[in-house]
Amino acid sequence: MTKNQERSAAPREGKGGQPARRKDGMPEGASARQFKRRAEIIDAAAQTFADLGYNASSTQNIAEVLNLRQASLYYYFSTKQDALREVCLIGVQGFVETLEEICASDRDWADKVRAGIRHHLLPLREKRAYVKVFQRDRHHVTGPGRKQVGAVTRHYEGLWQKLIEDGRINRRFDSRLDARTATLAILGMCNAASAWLDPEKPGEIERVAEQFAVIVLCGILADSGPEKRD
Amino acid sequence: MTKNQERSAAPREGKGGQPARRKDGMPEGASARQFKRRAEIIDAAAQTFADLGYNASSTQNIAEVLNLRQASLYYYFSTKQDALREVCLIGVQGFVETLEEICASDRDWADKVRAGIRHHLLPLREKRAYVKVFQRDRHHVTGPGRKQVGAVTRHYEGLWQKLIEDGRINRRFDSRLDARTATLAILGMCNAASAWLDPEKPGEIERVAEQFAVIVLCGILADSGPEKRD
DNA sequence: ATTAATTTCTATAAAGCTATAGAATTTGTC
DNA sequence: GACAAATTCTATAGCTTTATAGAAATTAAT
Repeated sequence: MTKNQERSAAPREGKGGQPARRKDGMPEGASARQFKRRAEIIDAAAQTFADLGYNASSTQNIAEVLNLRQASLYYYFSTKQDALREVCLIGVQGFVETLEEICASDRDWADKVRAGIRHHLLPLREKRAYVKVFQRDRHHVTGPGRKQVGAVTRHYEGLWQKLIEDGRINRRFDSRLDARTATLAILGMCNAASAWLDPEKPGEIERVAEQFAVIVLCGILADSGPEKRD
Repeated sequence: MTKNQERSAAPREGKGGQPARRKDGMPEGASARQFKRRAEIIDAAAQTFADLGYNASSTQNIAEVLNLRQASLYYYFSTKQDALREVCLIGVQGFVETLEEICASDRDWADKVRAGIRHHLLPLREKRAYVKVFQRDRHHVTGPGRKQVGAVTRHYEGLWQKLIEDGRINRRFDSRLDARTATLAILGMCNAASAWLDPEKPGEIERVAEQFAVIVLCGILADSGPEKRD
């Protein structure tokens, strides 16, 4: 059923070289070619995790995407868990830095929020699978990576919360707001988009970002003065 | 490590009765006791799925919650998949009906949205695990249940979308809004709450619902006339 | 072309998981 | 307390999955 699964199963004649196991995160001297191939492997993992979810993805599934044998994957990562960790870290990469820059800029608070939303969605264009996996499956990261992922997440949420809180203190945002709740509201809204937004569709990300910004900043109510009422 | 895992492992003397397999959804004559016990089993499944995720949950995990042997679960459901389907269906139960009533009422559109948000969060109080599993793991339902779950979901989203769209057409909601996008924004925001909201904390659900309503209806901006600007 | 390094393959161990079969035990009823 | 029904248990088949070992094939460099 799957395409190129035809490979000669019989042993062939030939010479062998020395195995040269390396594993792990491709330490020091990795050629550009190695590096690129590894990226392809991780990309397939991200794709598979994004489609099926981490726990429903088998290493077999990943291998099929690459037209590789399941065991061959272990030349590039040492455990499936490691692949998840790496996918997740790529998934968050840049979020913190970008939001920090936005917060540090001299824009108005409303503009910061608008930019924050925009830049939360923009990465979907280049690395949707990674972002999706981070957002949905990061809780399945175990071991040392867990703390790392958790720390980044908390830092990012903290930046948002400070942004909202500062805006509120400076009377630019509604005084009724609880900064943490508002933060989680905004992030919940934005994160959900990775599940339904089509990043291929031109202009779609920008459109959705703008819609979100309108809702978050102004709400859905028409700014009706004392006008029509039926 | 786990508590009562001590049970005599040696065969004991005694008489046997006839086995009376039944499986499936407890068809016709199920006593109140049967019914209640089955609810406990499904509840443990919901709890486990909610904590670990469907695919990371083994039937062993579920059994441990109940202090039961893994195989004994199959007296109550015939496959793990069936358990998921049931948990999900309980998880959505009531959502459609409640929102339909709200939409049919003669409230103002803003009030309908406010009530919609409130009643989206309220079920977390009584069946958080079920709701959480529905929201996060419904995509893992396969077989006949898949269509069922999908249909309910689409119906619910459709109701929201119609609510927003009608409000917009009647100039009560912002004319810039795309109803579908706004719907997914609101639902994304509300659904995320099942991951962090603590339903035990008294008043918390109501508080969060109100915060969400403020954001969705009015936005986070203070309704600043031409006031202070630093 | 030979040689060394890299990459992929085959084969398989070890573990975990779902689901079934049938025995044993418990519960409810008269 | 004897009988029948309901519930749980033990044991295990059968399958899937992760991960390892070492052979084979491919690629790169001289």
